[in-house]
Formats: sequence, structure tokens, C-alpha cells
Amino acid sequence: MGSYDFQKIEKKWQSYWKENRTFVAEKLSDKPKYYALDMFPYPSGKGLHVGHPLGYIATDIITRFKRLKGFNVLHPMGFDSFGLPAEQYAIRTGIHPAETTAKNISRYLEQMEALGFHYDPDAVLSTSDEDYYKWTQWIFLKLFKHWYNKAEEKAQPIEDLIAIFEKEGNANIVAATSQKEIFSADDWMGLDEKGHADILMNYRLAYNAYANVNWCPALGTVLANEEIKDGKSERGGHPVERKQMRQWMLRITAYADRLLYNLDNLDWSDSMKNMQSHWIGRSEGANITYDVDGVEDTITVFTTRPDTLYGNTFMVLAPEHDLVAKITTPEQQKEVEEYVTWAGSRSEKDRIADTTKTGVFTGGHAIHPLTGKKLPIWIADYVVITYGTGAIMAVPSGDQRDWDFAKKYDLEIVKVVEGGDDADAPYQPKDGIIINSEFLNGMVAKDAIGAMIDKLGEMGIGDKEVTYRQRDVIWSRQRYWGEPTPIYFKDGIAYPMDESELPLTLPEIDQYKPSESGEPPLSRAKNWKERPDGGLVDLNTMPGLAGSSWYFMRYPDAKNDEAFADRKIVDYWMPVDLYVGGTEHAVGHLMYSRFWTMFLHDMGEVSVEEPFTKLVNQGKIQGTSQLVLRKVEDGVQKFVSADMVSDAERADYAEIHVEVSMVQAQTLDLEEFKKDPMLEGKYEFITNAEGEFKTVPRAEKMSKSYYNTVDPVDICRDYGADTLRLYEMFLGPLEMAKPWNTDGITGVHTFLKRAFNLFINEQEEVIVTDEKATDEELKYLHQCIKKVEEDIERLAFNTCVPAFMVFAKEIGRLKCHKREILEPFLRVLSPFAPHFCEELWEKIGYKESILFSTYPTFEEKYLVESTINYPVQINGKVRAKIDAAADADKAAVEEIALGNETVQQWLEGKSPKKVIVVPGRIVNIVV
RNA sequence: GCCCGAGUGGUGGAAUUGGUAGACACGUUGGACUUAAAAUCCAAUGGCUAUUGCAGCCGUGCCGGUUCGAGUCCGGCCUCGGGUACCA
Repeated sequence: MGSYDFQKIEKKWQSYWKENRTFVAEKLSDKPKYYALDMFPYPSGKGLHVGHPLGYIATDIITRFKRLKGFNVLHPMGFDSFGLPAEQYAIRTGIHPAETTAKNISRYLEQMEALGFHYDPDAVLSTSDEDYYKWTQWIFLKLFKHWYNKAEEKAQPIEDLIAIFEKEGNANIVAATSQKEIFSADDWMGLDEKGHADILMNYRLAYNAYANVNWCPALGTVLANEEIKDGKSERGGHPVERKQMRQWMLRITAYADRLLYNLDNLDWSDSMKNMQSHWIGRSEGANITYDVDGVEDTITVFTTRPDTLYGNTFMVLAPEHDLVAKITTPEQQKEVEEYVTWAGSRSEKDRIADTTKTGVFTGGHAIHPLTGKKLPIWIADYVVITYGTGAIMAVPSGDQRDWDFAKKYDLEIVKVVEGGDDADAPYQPKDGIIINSEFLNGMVAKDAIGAMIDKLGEMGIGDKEVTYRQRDVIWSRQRYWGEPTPIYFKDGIAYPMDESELPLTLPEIDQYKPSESGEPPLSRAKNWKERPDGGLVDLNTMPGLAGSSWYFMRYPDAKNDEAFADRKIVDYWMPVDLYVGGTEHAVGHLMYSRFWTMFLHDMGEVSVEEPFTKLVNQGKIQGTSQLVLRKVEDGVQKFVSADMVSDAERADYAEIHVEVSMVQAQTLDLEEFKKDPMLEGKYEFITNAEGEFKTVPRAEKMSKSYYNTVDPVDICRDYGADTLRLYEMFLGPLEMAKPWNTDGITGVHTFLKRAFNLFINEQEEVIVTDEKATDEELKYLHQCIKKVEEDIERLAFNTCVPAFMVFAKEIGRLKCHKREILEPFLRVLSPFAPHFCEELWEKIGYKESILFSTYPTFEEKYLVESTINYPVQINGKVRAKIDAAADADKAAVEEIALGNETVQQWLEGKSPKKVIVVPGRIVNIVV
């Protein structure tokens, strides 16, 4: 046999698809569209490993399927090609990042082609292409030129805002803004250009401000919170510190409510929605203003539990709070200053590691707004300046942190919610009864919240308030390999560049690292940053998030140079019907993509507000590392087969990663291993009784440093792309994480060989006949079609594979080679094993690619059995089987069941209390 | 701590709305073909009891509940994975 020559077949069809431009989508069409998208990769120098294509295979299958179903399909691929690794490589080697990136991209494309992915060649894009980032800059300018009207929940041109300022000042404007002072029209008219610019900056959606940033000295740049893991940079693992810097920021908080409420209508997993809503972190409560004893100033706090105000016994400010200096008494000054300095020097990491509450008394007191009691004001770093107002009313009887603090510093505790008799714990459930609280006594806490807010409102010292956890995002990076910011400064005023000046391209520079004086790399550019009018171009570039926040809207019309995309074309294709990618982008990329899409919607540039209707998170494929056990004795390395080492002895051995390709079935190929250049000096091997050397497997991240990466191209060489595609799907549900192992790959490969033999005999002849199919054969066919069609629709690709296998086995058993059966089978299988099916499709006599064929519909009539074999349960246990006609009604089935001899024996003459017949399923008799 | 998700044979995993748990595959064992091996094909394969024949009992992390019937639903725990955190 061996006639299934997958290497030849796959090469042939890959070039056929390319030459015939089989996968170019119609930009506009009357046909329904289907847009499936993978999160585009960063083209790293390491290439793809078998974990990457999992999601790509899934989208490839569903789009091929949809195409057969008559949809106009878009399935593009691109590259998130701005980024740190290429830049760091450039710093080391002097090679331009564009060069490295281009090389990596072509390697990725080669690998992807080898897997049979059909990407639309007209839609391929890279975020670092000038004709792409032109539009990234264009959107940034739009953000700069707009403000967010909270009253209308919509972004509006900044000119509209100026018109209002000129007429009536800012008092009546409800906006997402960092502007705190109220001014009148006269005030506004009295300001100069710089004054206007400064105020407008507080309203712009892209704005420039001083911000406490995460500065990474090793990378010479600022990082977003999402780019930091455990106090270190996500890429590279360098330490990160806090620093005040002037930065571009995007006012994503303006969209917080829309980003939150729209989640309800998205077909995303619960955990994904959960992460997003938690990230936005909306909490409702009240702001309460306190007078400060002896000082002309007030403290405003945010609380979600105004009902516990009577339990408030002290105040806590963040150490960075503005008022700290004002209220600190001379006696306390030294201690407070020391604490502020100490707290400021603590890194993020220290604060996370250390949860003990520390603080110092300022000496000042606030006046309780209801009781008039003097409340001591403390500072403590468990109150953070960035959330709420940076100050809290401490209610130790209700809040764990306040409780701990009060206990530590011996502060008063007043119980305000009934119950909770544990003397060592705070207690304040929202359904508890309020006590010790004057007018609130006896109320349920959640009602008391409203009552208290009303009261505070009457007194003019408090109001309802909503606070968000989400922060505006810092949009400046002090890097080279990113989109330049199309803004220039003159006399301290930021001016947007004219759209005709876009793209603002990256200048050539001699070195890619920051300048000696700590300026961003772009400061090294000659004849670039200075403008004829004396302005200076901003030296920051945008973060990696920029290019990926809108790329899905570029694909449908990726070559357009008049607009980021033609309005009609984006509206036809958007939203993305299926977006597949990893969970790691839950709060980063996905949040900013939704934000930019909403913004462009407000601009009237696109119709949709939400870009991704359905989101699926593919599980990571982990590597399976192989470890050998080694002990060094008298300078000799002793390698011992793992099954010869008891658990107790295991600790004496070091575990050494070995290249996974040298291990088959947990057995190390010793001859190969001995060739390994890493194996130096004297060594010996201790094998088991069979003379084999066993390794220890361990599932961990697929990484070159663990010698556990598997190149998909290697698998394609050994088994073929079709086998790999089927196998990756067969491994388990798309969403599930799973370790890579090739143990089962022969199973799917055998299936393909078996299926091949249905068409071609050992003499390489086509043996397909035009005979009429029998009902039994048609039954297997239609069972397969039905199952696969339903499972593809619900993205259960894993269970499609067994359906194919059963078909091939049964049809093979029936020695059936009939066109009527095999031709539809090819169409059903083709999304999974496209090369295989194209080849046989051609062999049995079709000129056009199978992709221009149609998906066969299943015919119910072949699936209907004439009789149904019912299991009969008696008191829940299956005791007998009966046959009943498929169209028999419940009563008839019941009659047959009760008449059955075995059933009667089990009934022992007793009459049933109840008989339950589930049509087509089961009969249950209750005695 | 809090919020999600998951726990099923030796292994990966099926079981879509509660209806014969273990599909399909790997592995293992036995057999056919072969001088032999590979390849291919066939059979068995959750556990226990019985195996002369039918068969019976137990079984989806643990405990309890709802139901004629629970892997699936509810309550409480345990373990693992992911997210998140002085968020007031």
C-alpha cells in the first residue's frame, strides 16, 4: 500500500491554492458573510511551534466549512510586528528591526502555508507597515481632537466644546475629564492660547499629562499595568519602578460604563466577561466630605457603605494625599515625614508581599458630620492614592483592614450592624440590621445606604458616587520600534499634525537605545524632530496595543489608501463573527479594541459598536519535557533509567532536560543522546532489565530552553499537515489546555490511510463506482454529515474526528466504493483535511477545487430507524430491552414494555405505580 | 482572601436539553497474515463476583439533597488550573 503520498499531495494543493487565489474574499457581496479571525501573532525569531496553530486550525476549519455553506468568507492573517524583541535585537546587533521583522514574518508565512491555512493574500497586514500605521496615527489624532460627552455617552469634536466654553464656561458640561476647576465664559475668554490648550487637554480623549508611571530602567521605557507581572516586566522580567513622567494617555475611563454594560450582549465566556468587568471595577457608593478640626480644608472620602457612617471612628489618608502636610501637627511632623518617605520608597512588590497594616497618626482630627465627634486622622499605605479619593472613613467594626488597623493601634471600634458575635472579626452584611446609628436603627443595611445618602444630600456634604478601578492608559513608550506620535510641541502647546502629513514615518537612527541623557531613541534622529515652524516632534512612540486595537477593521479593505477602510466594506464585514485567541489578552488588547471600535462608532466611521460577537479562548498546548536522572559520583556522570530509581532516592538525582525528539514512549534513544555535544566528560548509563533507558515526563510551557518545542513542520514531514490538523482537533476541546504528545497521532493517520483506500487501490487505480448506494451506506453517510455539521457549528471540532473515523471504518467494512457515498464524505471532511480531499476530489473527476463545491445536507429519512430499541428501567435500573415501532406513541410503547416477558418477571405480579416513556430514549416503570 | 473554570478507565478524552456512562483514539493482551519483522486486519480491554449458561453488584473527587431517573440540577466540602487583590 502506502499510496497515500501526503507530502506530494500537500505541496501540490498548497501551490494550487496560491496560484489560483482561491481564498480571496469578495469585498462586497449579496452573499451572507462570515468573518473569522485569529489573534495575530508577534513574529518572533523562534518561529511557530505546535501550540500556535491550534486556534488557526479551528478558524481555518470553520471558514472552509462556511465557504462550502455558501458564505462569503474572510479569514485573514497579519502580524503584530511592532515590539520589543526586534528592538532589543537591534540594540545588540545594529540590524534594523524592520529587517528582522520581515525575515521572521516570511518564516511564519512559510510555516503557515505548510499547514494548509488559506489566508486571503489581499488582507495580509503588518502593524509596522507605513501604510498601516498611517491609520493608527490617524485614529490617535482623532482621539486627540475629541472629548467625551457623558450626558450623551458619545465622543464629540473638541470644537463643540470650545463653542460651549465661549458661551457659558464649563459649569454645565458633563464630561469625562480631569478638569476640576469650574470657569465661566468670561474666564475662558480671558485666557491666552496656552491657557486654552491646558484646559482642553483635560478633556481630550488622547491627552498629555504627568502621571505616576511604571518605569523599567532596563528597557528604558514606560510599561502599562498589563505589561507587568509580579512587579517585573512581562517581556524580559526586568524590575519596574514608579516614576512621575509627562506621558500621552488615552481616556478609556470615559467609556467604562459602555465597556461594562455591553458585555451582557456578547457571546464570550463567563470568565472572560468576568475579568473585563472586574478590571473596570465599577462600584457604587457615596462621597462624604468632612471638615478638618482647626484647618480651613475638607477631606472627601469614597465609601460603598455610607450606612455604617456611625461606626466611623477614625480617618485614613494615603501617604501621598495632598492634605497630609497641612494637617500634620508639629509634634507628629517628624514621624509622618519618615513614614511618607518610607512608603514612597516601597516598590509595588514590597507592598504586595507585605499585607500588615502600618501607619502613623498625623495629629489632626476630622469632624464627624453627624455626631460632631473628633476623629483622629492617620496615614497608612493600605489606602492607595489612585483609587477613590485617596482617603477613607475607617469603620473598624465592618471592614477587615480597618479592624486590623484599629486593633494594632488601639483605636475605637463601634458596632453598627447587629450580629456577628465573633469578637475577633468585623461584620457588616448588607442584609444585617443597623444599630447604634440614630435614625438608621432597625433598618436593613441595604436600605440604610439610600437613607444615609439622602440625609447627606440634604446636609450638602455627600452625594451618590460611582468609582472605577480602571485607570486611563498610558500611551507613550520611550522606544524606537513603534508608531511615532503625530504631535509636535511649540511654546509648551501640543499641536496635532495635519492629516496630510501622515504617516509620520520612523526616522533612520544610528543606534536604537535611549540617548545618554535618557531621552527616547527618537531623539537621535537627524532632520526629523525639528519642524520648519520651530516645533519639536514628540519623541515617544505608541505601545504595542496601538496597532492591535483596530487591525480587524483594516483586513476587509487592507489596501485602501484613502481611508482606514471603505465604510461600506467595513460595515459589510464587521463585526467579527468568531475571534479566537488566548486569555492573556482578556483585559489588554480586547479592552482597547472595544474602546477604539466604540470611538470609531461615535465618529460615524463604522456602524458596529462591539467588534467581536463571539470570542473563544483556545487552551494553550503545553510542552511535554523529558527529564533524565543524573548523579555525579567521583567525577563520573551516572545516568539512571527512571524506573530504576525509587521515590526515596529521587532527591539524590538532578533532573536534566533532554531534547524531546530523542525520546519515544518514555524511552531515551541512547545512541542519539551520546552524540549530544552537551554530554561532556565521563559518563555511564544504567538501564533497566529490558536494557531500556526511561525518562520522566513533565508538562510545562513549550520553550526552547526546556528542549520540548515541536515544530509543526516536522510533524507535517512525518505525517502530513492533514494528519496534524485532525490530530490537534482530536486532542480535546478547543478551550482546554493540554500537553502536547504524539502518542495518538498514528490513530488519525491510520484513519486517513484507511479513507484513502476507499478511493484508490493498491495499483493506484481509482476504484470509485457509480453504483446506487444502499440504505445502510446512506445511513452511515448522513449520520456523519449530521454530526459533523452540528459539531462544527458549536465549535466542537474534537468530536467531529470520531465521526469521520466511524464512517471510514463502517464504509470500509461494507466494501463500499460508491461515488454517491464517497463524494459527499469528501466535502464534509475537506475543512479538516483539505489537501487530502482536494486530491481525491480531483481523482474522482472534478475540475474545480472542492472549495467551490457545496456542503451536502443530511437527509433525516436515512437516519430514522424503523424500530427503536428501548431500554426498560424498573425503579431506575435497566432490566430489559424492547423493540417498538419508531412512530409508536407513548401508550403503545408502554403496552409493549408491560407485555414483555422479562419485565413481567421483574414485576413479580405487582402493578406499576407509574410508567414514564421518553420517546426514542427510555421506558421507566415505577413499582 | 475573593471571582471564574475543571475533576469520568492504564492514558487523551466522549456523553449537545437530566434518559443504557466510558464514543473515538492511544496503550495493553490475544489472534490472523509472514521464515521473521514492519505494515495491515480481527478480537478482548472500568472494577468486583460468576464465567457451565444466563447474569449480578459497584462505579463519573468526597458528603448530602431534588427526581421515576443525576457525570449533568441544588447545598456543603476537598483537590487542581486560571484570574485578581490593601479597590474602601
